[in-house]
Amino acid sequence: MEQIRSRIKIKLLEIAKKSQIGAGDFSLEQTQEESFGDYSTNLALILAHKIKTSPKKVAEDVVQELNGGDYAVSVAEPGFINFRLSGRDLLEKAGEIGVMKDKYGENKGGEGAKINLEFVSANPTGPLHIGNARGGPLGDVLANVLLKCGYQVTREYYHNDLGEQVRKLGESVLYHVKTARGEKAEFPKGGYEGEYVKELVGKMGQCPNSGTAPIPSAFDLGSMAIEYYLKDILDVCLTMGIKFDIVSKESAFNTAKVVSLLKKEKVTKEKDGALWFGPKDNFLGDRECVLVKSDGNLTYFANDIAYHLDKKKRGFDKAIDIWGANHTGHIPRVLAAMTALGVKNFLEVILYQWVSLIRDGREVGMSKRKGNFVTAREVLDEVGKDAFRWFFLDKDVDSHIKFDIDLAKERSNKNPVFYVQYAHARMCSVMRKIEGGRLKMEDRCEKVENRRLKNTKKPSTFNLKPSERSLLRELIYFPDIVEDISKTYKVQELTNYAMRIADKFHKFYETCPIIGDPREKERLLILNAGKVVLENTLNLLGISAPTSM
RNA sequence: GCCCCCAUAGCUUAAUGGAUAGAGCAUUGCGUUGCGGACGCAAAGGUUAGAGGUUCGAGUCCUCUUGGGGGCACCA
Repeated sequence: MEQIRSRIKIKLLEIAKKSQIGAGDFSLEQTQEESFGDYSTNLALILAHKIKTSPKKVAEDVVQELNGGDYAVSVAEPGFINFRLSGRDLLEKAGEIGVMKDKYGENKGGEGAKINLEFVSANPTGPLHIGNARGGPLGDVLANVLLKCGYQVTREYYHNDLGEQVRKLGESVLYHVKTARGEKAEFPKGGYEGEYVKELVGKMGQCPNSGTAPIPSAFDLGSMAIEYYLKDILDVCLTMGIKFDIVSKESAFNTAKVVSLLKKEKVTKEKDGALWFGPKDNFLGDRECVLVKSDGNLTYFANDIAYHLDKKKRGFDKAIDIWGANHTGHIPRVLAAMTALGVKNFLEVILYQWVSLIRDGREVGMSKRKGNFVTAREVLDEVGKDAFRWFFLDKDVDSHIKFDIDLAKERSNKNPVFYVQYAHARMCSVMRKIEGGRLKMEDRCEKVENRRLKNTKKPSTFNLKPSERSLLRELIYFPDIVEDISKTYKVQELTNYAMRIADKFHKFYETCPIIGDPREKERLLILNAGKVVLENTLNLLGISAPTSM
């Protein structure tokens, strides 16, 4: 199905080009107020500015040129041009939506480009906490949207199985193992203090806490511990509805080779026995950073360069990483290093702001090392997958989330997600009554679409009630929303959209009897289209669409 | 000190530079001889932190101020 918005846009572009105005210079967007119409453009305002004429007059001229389209065009102060679809068109669209089902909203904009989408990638030094979990639903939904837009998407998880933190964790575990055996031990400096480390000793089957078997080294214990947590984190992700296509290990990349490449590019220097990345004439300025430590070990930074180069080598056209705000400073470094090696415009980073948690009216700290954090699993168990995902998807990545866990628990049945799901359950309930009784839904839609809409000459039966019209109008925006998110990555548009659909549906339901009404067929068409769109939206969000509640 | 992000209704928050700043929760009052009342209708609640600037037009862009979060490791 051709997108209505694209069709209008093409016409507008023809007009714009005459005055050397490009597609990016004017907008064509959904109207905020239904009374204005369904789509709106500021083209006349832009044109007027350029040719120094009154916007209103320009708008009127543009409208003349637009004549003949299958929508009503009007001009509004100070010079907006509004497009309004007829009830007949809207109903026709509803029919198409009913036929397209889960294909509705797809577009080919991605042209099969391969995208590597990496998210969550938490340090495996403890359970996934609520802050790190934010990237999960975010990445998962973005992947869904990109797939719907014709991209090939790989969901990737990066496992940090190397480095100082793993060593510290190993030493902390060793301390607890020794203590459990009654041996004297000293808690390592800067070790992981959380109670969960002690519990881990019991959970790790292979980790002996009694008997005579030799105690593994701190290194081996560290390796066992992070394997345990990797499994644990991936398992929590599954509970969130997230499945990764691939897990990449930090230890698997040839960082030494990348370091020598950087040396060859003369963007490194030795200082204090370490090797630093410090390109001259670079915006990084004095913010140089270590690639190889003085003890010969590679830094996370160096490994990360190798890792991202590997993504390029694997044939991806673009890599999108979703990181927490604590990685802010890491971005320019990695980008600079990749640029130095000739890889540009490849990596994009989506940074999300931190989640803080309120419990018993107080903010809970979020240090993994201190162990005073709230786990994702804990919250998931309390509020459920659907509400959990909704909660993280509902907000702009740039906004800090303050999550009062007691409040969420207490009012979980009043969460907006239930409002949306209830709308779906209601739709299904009417469907059941129809299908249980007489014709199948599909038959009815086909009939209405084929006979009544396409061959009717009298449009009088298409005078829609306001509640019918506003629901239908909302439904035609779905492809636009999906396309927009593939460009802006603002997934919260989807939750907002789901709310609007539910809202418009409930109003429709309230004012328009369906079964047995003289206009039953049209109403069923609307109902069915609404159900298809709501299901598609919830599918993208990874939130279940219950048929009853 | 330097860099990044944020500040919108009592609370949580939405709004590719557009028209009367939208929701949910909480508060108040109404509505089922109808297919799900987990609903609908209505009321109340805002000088978009403050001050300047840019322009046809600013919550959105620029500058400054105030207040919060994050970063500035031979951690990841």
